[in-house]
Amino acid sequence: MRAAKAEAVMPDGQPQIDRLFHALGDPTRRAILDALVHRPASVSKLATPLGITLTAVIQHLEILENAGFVHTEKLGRVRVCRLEPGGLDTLEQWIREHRTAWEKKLDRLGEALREEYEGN
Amino acid sequence: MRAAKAEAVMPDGQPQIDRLFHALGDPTRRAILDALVHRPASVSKLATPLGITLTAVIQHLEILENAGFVHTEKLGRVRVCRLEPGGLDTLEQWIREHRTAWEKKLDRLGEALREEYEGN
DNA sequence: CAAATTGTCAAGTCAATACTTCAGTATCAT
DNA sequence: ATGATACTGAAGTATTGACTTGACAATTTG
Repeated sequence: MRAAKAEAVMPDGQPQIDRLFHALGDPTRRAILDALVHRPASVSKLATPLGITLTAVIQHLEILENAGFVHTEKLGRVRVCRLEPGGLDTLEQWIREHRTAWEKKLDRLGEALREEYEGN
Repeated sequence: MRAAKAEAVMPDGQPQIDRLFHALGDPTRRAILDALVHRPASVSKLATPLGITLTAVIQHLEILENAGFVHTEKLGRVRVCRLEPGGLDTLEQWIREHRTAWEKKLDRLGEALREEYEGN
């Protein structure tokens, strides 16, 4: 995810969308989410079945939190992690929007197949 | 996206899902998709507004193709790139599935709030 | 055919990621 | 108070990822 050279349209990327996709792009993080679907859990409870260190889990949790998928809160010496309600909403909306445009245009593909990039 | 150490449940990750999220996690690739929504395009047509080299675009296209979002085909010296119909289907399905479980469990949060990790 | 267009390949750079280890800090239990 | 638990923070390592450059190859086009 490096910054693109400045020129023309250069997408700076909606950083929130970036965070969503990036967070879900890692299998370990998806496993954490799956675990949290069943019940809230502490950092070490999450770490054990994953076979990685606490530190690594915390790092993943930070990413998941920034993406709005989980919320964590420290109770005593334990950090309790839960799913964030509505965490998937933004993502779902992104997909809905894009899917609409996507399908809409593809419908015209039959007619436009050749001419569309003839003049360009 | 490094391989996790072998132990316990270690999620190897459904590689297809990995590819989907990874592909969409980059703003440049999303910009390419947005461009292709309007019309099919050649590699250089895609490259110009992005301000990156042809080579870079080709690399992105490979990723988008592997994720099933675009299809490219070489006609003469030009590579024509189009959106792949149904490219978002798998992703949508993933979200639907997870959203269901997600919401289902969260409904019980009120009652379970404290007891759920008491015995654990 | 020669020149221009369009893309491809192999390598290399540099930053971001996914981990780790190790040395603390805060809480809880006895 | 002592020791065990549960996490935190800083720093380091190795792999991936997003680009580039530069040397080709394959089509057009004049």
